[in-house]
Amino acid sequence: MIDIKLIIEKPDYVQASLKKKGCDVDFSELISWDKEKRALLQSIEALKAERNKVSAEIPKLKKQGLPVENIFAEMRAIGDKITDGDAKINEISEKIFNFVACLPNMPDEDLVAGEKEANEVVKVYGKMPEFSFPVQNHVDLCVKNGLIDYERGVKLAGNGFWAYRGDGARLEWALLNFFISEHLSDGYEFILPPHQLSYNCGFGAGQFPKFSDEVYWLDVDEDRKKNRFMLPTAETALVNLYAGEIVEEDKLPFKFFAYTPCYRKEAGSARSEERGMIRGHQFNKVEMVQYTTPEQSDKAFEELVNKACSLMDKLGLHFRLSKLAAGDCSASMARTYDVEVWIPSMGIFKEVSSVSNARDYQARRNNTRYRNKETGRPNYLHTLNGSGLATSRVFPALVEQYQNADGSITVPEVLRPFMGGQEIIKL
RNA sequence: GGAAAAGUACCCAAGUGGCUGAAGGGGCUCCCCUGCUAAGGGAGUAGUACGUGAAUAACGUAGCGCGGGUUCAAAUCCCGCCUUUUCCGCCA
Repeated sequence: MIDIKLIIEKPDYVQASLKKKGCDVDFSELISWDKEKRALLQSIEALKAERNKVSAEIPKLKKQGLPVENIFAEMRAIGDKITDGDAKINEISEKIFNFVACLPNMPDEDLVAGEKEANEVVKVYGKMPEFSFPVQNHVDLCVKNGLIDYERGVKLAGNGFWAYRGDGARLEWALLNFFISEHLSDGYEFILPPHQLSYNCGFGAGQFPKFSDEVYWLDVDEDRKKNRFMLPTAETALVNLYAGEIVEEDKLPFKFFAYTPCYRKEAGSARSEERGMIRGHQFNKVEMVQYTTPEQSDKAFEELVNKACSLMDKLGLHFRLSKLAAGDCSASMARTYDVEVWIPSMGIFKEVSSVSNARDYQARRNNTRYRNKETGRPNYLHTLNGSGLATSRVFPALVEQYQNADGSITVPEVLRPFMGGQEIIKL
């Protein structure tokens, strides 16, 4: 949520900033609502003060045996005005809230405007793998080696689902274990959150109300606020852990990571991408989240980016780091760097990790604050998140980049301890 | 899923219509006394949000789980919801 005060004070500045994200807004209506609300608030609060004052007098007058009936009539009139005024204020407040709640976060100053094509490759890691034999794609490799059962996955749950089997399940689990062990040794706290979340979490993370059609809803109440949904990423859970609380500044930064499957509808995604594991309705991900003071947040962002890259590096994969243009960052985020892995069969880089700084956008939405040591007052903290990592893209990239001429797959060294020392996958 | 009870400040807890923004404890902070490992006395101790404002001054408003309602006036009465506890049911 953008600070409404900032919008009122510098509407042109906010407007220009959001425009970089491709979001055209006109604040003139919002500003007039706000003006109207303030004026109403002042007059109604004055009436309430009046009522409070008179109400305190009534018992005294009664004790003295003085008549109070005429005062009652007067107060009833004031009471009616207050009721009307409060109703009007609530109505305007709701309009203002709904308007502001739908605004995306403002991108950082240094981001360029534009969409995907304006993204900037920051660094390329590793060497592009070269093969002296015809490259097989990961679907064929996985099927031939019995790693993934696509057909039976679809039989169980429909298109967009698959089942890991045998060495495939082991490899998937090894990846997750590798990520987990790395985060543990970096001092991050391991969280296993609920996979079903209530509406507020989606709102706090910034996914609702705009993107509430992209998740799976569980209950059937027509009011979504009463229903739960399957989390589309652990970020949605982690970022709401301290909603409504005020934490001590000394305790920050919080460093968390979680493993959860991620459930997404992925409606309208490109057909070609649905082949294999590039885009499914359920995939495994280890997610990192930090809570920081505003001062710590840039350093934390760098740390998360480095961690994501380091995982990829240790796996020995060819990948690159991209700084996203404003329009390619998701709604809640002020800045995002993507880690993208090379998929030989597709000849392109695909996202395996998205590291983002939400600044105080999410904290404002879910009211997460820290007590500023200097001023003693609560301030909104910053939330950052990054995949560390999503296996659904790493797995196919790994299988393709580590394939051998005979169709077998070499297990990257760092994963071997998590696979009982196994060095190669073949039938 | 069904039934009952409860939700008051950092914690415990009193409070069924009006000097109660909230008694009394505990804890914590400060001061005093006592000379010894502990006790006594006194004072202080809602945070927060919003509005006016240069202000982290002052004033006002809201705030006793949340949201409504009744009333001149609600922690207190009424309705709905949420959460917790206990009991029952179900069960990997």
